[in-house]
Amino acid sequence: MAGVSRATASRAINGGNRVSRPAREAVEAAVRALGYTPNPAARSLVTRRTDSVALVVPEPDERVFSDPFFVHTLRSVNRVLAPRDLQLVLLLARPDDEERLLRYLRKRHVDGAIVVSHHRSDRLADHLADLELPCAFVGRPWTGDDRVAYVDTDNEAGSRIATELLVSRGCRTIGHVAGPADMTAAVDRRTGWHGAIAAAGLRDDLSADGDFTEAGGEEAAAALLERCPELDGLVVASDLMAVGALRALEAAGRRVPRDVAVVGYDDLGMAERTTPALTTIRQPIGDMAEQATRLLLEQIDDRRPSVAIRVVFPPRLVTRDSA
Amino acid sequence: MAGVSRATASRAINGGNRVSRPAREAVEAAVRALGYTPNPAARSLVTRRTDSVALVVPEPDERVFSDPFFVHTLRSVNRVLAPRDLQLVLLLARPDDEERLLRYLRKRHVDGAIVVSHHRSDRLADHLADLELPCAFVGRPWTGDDRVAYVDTDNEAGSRIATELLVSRGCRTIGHVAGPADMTAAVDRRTGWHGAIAAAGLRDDLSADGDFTEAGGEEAAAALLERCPELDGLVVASDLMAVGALRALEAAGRRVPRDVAVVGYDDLGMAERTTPALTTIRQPIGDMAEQATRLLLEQIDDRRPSVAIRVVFPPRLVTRDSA
DNA sequence: TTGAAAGCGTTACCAA
DNA sequence: TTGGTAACGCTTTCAA
Repeated sequence: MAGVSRATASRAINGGNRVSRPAREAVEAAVRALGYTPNPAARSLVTRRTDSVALVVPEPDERVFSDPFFVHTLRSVNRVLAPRDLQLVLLLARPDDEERLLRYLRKRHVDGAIVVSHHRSDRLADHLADLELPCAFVGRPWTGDDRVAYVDTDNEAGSRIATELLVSRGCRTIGHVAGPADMTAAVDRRTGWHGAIAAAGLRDDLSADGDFTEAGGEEAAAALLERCPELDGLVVASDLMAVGALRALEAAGRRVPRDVAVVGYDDLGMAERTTPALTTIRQPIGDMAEQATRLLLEQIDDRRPSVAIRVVFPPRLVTRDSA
Repeated sequence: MAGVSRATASRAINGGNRVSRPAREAVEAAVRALGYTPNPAARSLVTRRTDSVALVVPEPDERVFSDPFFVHTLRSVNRVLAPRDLQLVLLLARPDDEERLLRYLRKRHVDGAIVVSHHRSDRLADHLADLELPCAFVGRPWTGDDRVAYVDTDNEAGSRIATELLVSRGCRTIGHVAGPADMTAAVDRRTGWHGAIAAAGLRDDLSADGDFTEAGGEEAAAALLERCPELDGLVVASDLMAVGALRALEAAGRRVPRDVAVVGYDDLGMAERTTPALTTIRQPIGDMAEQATRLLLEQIDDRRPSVAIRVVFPPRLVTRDSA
């Protein structure tokens, strides 16, 4: 209809380089008149690009969505993707059947993947490196961390800071509500707490595992309290769990921070809405997710698979009323 | 490698009909040996299917993710999609630039779309019907509701029930915190409140618009309270806003339900965690989203565009402590 | 049940 | 700058 060849039409539509002005205008007019839209399947058959990237979340979705961590991540990823017209494909899967995930990724349905909330057993970093699929992890992976790009915060330092704050407040019996032991963030935070506790010469066996949910935090805190009624400080590995812990403390008749001082982790908005408002360690997850997305886009643009870049953000203490 | 033609290999891989047993086994063996995966772009170029569906959310994402409504919807949609190996593509867009959405959908990047949280101005139902793209709406669309499939609950009835409960509790001055006036659910709920108020012969001008956020609910409730200090009942159009309203009431020194009785809407889990626990109207959004997804899949399977089916779920009163 | 061959709608190379 | 043409990797008809 534009009176030019398919080749010229194609060039005119994609960027318009090496096309004469009249040819380009003719094509543009025809496109408008016809309401023409390129067929993305045909296009990606030859370009070998899909213009979409996956956000991989190996979590039972009950948990994924109850944690604002995920929500913030999704938002930030989308913010970086949208201006480039890249589509986000959400890949949720139970932690146990990462087979489905891999099957999908192996097909090269997407140009790359961002992985969050991965677990020890999924070995996703190894698998993705093997696939040579561009990828970026939010949070250091257990294995394969030398083969893929990832962003993280210094969880150990953050947790140490939280613990030292409690020590400086005069707490002498400081417990820890930890996250699931198969996630690096949880283990690092536990290590940070333990290091600071040991350095202060305090009792170091008061740790209970939660699962990064509110209910889990409540349960773990209650258990600690039962085991050690003289508890006067609590470092909790996530704000969501801290909310549960606050409830457990209230149920046990403890006042916060007078009887027991509490520090959370995350600072995702809910921390300022608790009663009392939560003193917590902020991890910049918006920045982390954005950075991870950028790392991914670089790989995709350069058509090279994952390189072992790591970016570590510092944690920051945010003081409110609970400690 | 299997010693058969591409045609036979293709048949063997897709369902295996009209393929002899030995041929099929040879192909399967080759597939395993080669680690072969069909190229989805090539496949969908000929089948004209993408095996993915979009979840369209025309909302600024600040809001999308803070409302558990969305989260529950996403979860339910995914639950129906996953066993069929259909991929979910998340399409977020500001309410104002639905152009981006439509551009994407026009390309037939997806086999169909589920639309939630749509607004009056986006005219998404009309647009999708024009595109003849299979689709299903969660919540009745403003226009085009006779051209697309949708599921909804009887919001008017639900709100009426809530209001009648307050009347029966002896409230004489019952306000309403409404949702955004450009969403049918909000308008229907306001209508339900108003009808019940009028039937009881009570003052009917005590409505303030919120925006389905916690902050918006707090603000609207505070405004109502200022305008009419003798307020003794409050019908709030969503639980999230009700949480804000409870805070406004507390700030104003009102006790709930003694001074002011409150009924929310949604019953999405947060209702039981407020203090006092929220009496509310349950809308079965899990069922709604699942049903919408099924309506969509039927259209996709039958290769026909949207037909004007509607499914309406009944609301249900859930009595707790706030009224 | 099988295979040859004709597309599917693009982009990319190469010569003109 | 242009157009002819060869891929891209699959499915589906149609005859055998």
